[in-house]
Amino acid sequence: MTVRHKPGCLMKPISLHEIWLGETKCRHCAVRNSALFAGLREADFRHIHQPIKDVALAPEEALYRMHERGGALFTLRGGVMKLLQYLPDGSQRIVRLLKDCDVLGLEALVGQPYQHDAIALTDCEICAIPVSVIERLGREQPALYLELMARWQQALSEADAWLTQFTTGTARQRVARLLLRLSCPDQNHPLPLFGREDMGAMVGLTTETVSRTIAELRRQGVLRDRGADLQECNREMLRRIADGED
Amino acid sequence: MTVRHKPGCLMKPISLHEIWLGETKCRHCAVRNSALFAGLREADFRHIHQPIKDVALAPEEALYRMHERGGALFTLRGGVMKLLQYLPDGSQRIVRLLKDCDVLGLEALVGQPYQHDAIALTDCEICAIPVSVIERLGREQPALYLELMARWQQALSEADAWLTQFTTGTARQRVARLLLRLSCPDQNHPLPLFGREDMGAMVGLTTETVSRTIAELRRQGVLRDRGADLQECNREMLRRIADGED
DNA sequence: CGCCCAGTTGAGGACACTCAATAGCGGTGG
DNA sequence: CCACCGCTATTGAGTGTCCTCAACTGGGCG
Repeated sequence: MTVRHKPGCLMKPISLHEIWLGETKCRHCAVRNSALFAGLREADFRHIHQPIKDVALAPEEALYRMHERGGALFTLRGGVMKLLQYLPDGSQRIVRLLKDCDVLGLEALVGQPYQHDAIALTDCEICAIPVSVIERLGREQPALYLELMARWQQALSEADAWLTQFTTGTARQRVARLLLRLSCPDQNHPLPLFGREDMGAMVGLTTETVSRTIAELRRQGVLRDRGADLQECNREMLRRIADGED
Repeated sequence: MTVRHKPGCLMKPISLHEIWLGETKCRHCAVRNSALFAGLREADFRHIHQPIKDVALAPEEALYRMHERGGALFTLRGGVMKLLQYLPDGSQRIVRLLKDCDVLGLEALVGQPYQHDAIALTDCEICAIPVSVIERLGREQPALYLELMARWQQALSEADAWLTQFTTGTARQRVARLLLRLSCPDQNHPLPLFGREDMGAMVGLTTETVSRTIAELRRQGVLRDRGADLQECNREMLRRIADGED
């Protein structure tokens, strides 16, 4: 059983279900193969003698806050989280989204305080991995560093993609690009939309403009309402709009 | 003596002055202490048996191009470079600037092709370090990984800062923030401005808007012309403008 | 039932973009 | 030495997009 806690209080939660990686859950974790420890041999898990904490978050709850100094990094086992930064005037900007198997809080590994507010958009399940565990494992399994560097590179690619895709072009183009990125790439799956406010913070538009834009896409048949915030979208049309051909 | 070459032909330059790190230059490199190999002990340099190439670029020349697969990463010993990405419509966006002691092309370390066009803004001096060198060094000196991760984190912080600072607010605010970032933080140093086009590509504005904005800042005494593209700037006023108090 | 919050829609205006003309500067060649 | 060219920066006028402010709608929940 995991613990649900209030925003901003993760680093000292009242009581967390502590799990010893070497003995129980993580060894059989569903995402183990695609997550951080993929590639580690069974024997390597023996070397972990630190508690790996299991955390659950409800929407709007914070995993950590900017400038906090935490001794852990995190893997997201399920759900979607947003990373926030703030402008001098107080307005906020979403600089990245994280989903299954993504890693948060890597900056802890190099001794830096967290650079964002990390906040759940949906229900989330998270593993908190103390930095000391990584350091110990890394000493005997340098392959782990390769994996970590790959994670960093992935985050960097994401950041660059956001910069080029969500900060240029018309409102119509940006929203189309966002919908493409949110929608499942493999099929025309129903698509859960986040709040208009969050969408605006992702693409640098006001909630009104996002709302208007989505309404127009619906009117033109690019999006079709499926109830419960689900949308069916025409990815082909979205792609054309995203590229400015329309 | 270093070699100057045409844009886009770095990966197979005609003839490069090859330098063996273990024996000559890098061991006494001026930036060694603040660059990638800071922290390595003298003995560690013995383990390098691969050529480290020395490259010089003139403005507008490319170090590498997007999607190229290169076996090297780079440290910038002097000068300023830009990292470019492109939009579907062909317009380009500068996603980062690099200066003394910064590292480029880290993605080569995890086997990925380069993610940007890397182009010199000024005359640049660069060391090209084969990935194999890093791998060998890292095997015996895990501390190198810490340094590499710190570099990655720095790049990521930069990327996030660009996203929040240069893609929001009025043209006046963005240009002010850019000038603040370009100007030497310690003093009211003369400031070399890049071309308006490049500035526009950094902050997501057209050259005309950048030009108008800078002209207005001059009229208001925030910038003063010093000839030869040098500007004296009032950092205090810029800071107020950047924060929207104006 | 009525409150509250999120989303939608409308009207008006500000800001930055587009297109176009002009100015300034350095280089080249007659 | 001057005329000419090419390039960049500057400035202007007009337009379009998006923001602001405001009213209205509808669902969830006490």
